[in-house]
Amino acid sequence: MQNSECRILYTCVIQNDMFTKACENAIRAVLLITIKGREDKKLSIQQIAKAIDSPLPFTAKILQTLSREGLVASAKGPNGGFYIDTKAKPITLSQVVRAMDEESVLTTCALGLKQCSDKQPCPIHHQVKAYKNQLSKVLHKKTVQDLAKDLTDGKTFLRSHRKVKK
Amino acid sequence: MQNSECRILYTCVIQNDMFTKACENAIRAVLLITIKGREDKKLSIQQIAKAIDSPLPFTAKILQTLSREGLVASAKGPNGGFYIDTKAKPITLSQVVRAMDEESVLTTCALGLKQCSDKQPCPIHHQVKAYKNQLSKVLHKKTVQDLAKDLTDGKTFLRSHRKVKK
DNA sequence: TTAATAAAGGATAAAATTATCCTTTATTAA
DNA sequence: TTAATAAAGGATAATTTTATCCTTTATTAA
Repeated sequence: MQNSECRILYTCVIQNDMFTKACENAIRAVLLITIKGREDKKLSIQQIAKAIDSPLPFTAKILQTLSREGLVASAKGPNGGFYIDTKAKPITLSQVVRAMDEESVLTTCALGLKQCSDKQPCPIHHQVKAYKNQLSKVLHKKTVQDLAKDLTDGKTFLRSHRKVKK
Repeated sequence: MQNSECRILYTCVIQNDMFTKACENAIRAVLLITIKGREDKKLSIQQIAKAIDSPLPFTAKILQTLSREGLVASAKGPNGGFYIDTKAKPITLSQVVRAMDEESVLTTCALGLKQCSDKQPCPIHHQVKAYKNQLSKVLHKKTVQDLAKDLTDGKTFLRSHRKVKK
């Protein structure tokens, strides 16, 4: 078979991550604002998009939502931008996820059944329960503020590092 | 505000499940074929789509993939259909998931970083790790055949029950 | 050996998600 | 009080995922 062509496989599905892109970017944005933004040092959409390596207009939409939901504070006009009220309660990851995608990772059946419960379980309901609980704990207990320290200390990262140009 | 309109919120994102729809349906299809299909009792696409409550042509595509990947056997022509070779090795959930969506739930960063590892972790890398490990165990250890018994016994279900008409 | 059956495969359509653009509104500072 | 700045909001475009349709190929049974 000398002439084997490189065919495009269009049948299968490639992506299914834990959160939506919107949600991923939201978590990263909130984290950035937590460690870098203050009322006297607000962050613009541009700064945020760049720092978390997220498309600018998409980032704008996400920030709009986060601001509307009251998770981050915003100010219009010159010197405006986003920040987090230091007097406000710590923000749980769950709050961010709920603001963006209704936490459906936790709330819907893994096999897509409309009804799926302990009483009428899908075939993997019980197996999935343990890890949903685990994720649930992480989302409900961990706050953005909890995660901020490692980030400040350079132990965790909000964007992938670029290879250094020679 | 008497005339408050019901606006459509188009900003936010609604869905993000553990697996893609294709993958959900694939798992359910394989389970059905396991408990109901034999070489002398093959199941047609129609029967499968109905039993797992999945759109017929979409189901056809999924079965095509599963068949191409060798997870289920198929036969064309009259009395054709899908079945599972009883002499074949048990099928892990992982195999099904990989056939459909590359198991990206396990393999990609929860916050969408291109590079994310123990050495260069995203802010929730460590928190998510336990969860991923747990899911990984379920997917790699549990086989379709393991799950079949409860299904046969009527303890678990492949589709939501309809409300009974009066 | 032919008609009927059923999966395989290719192309396309619909829906959902992600991303972009542009106008409006609010705020600041000159 | 006006120009400049920056977020808010609305509409739309691009991409991905889901779903559908139709033709081809293989198999069976008459």
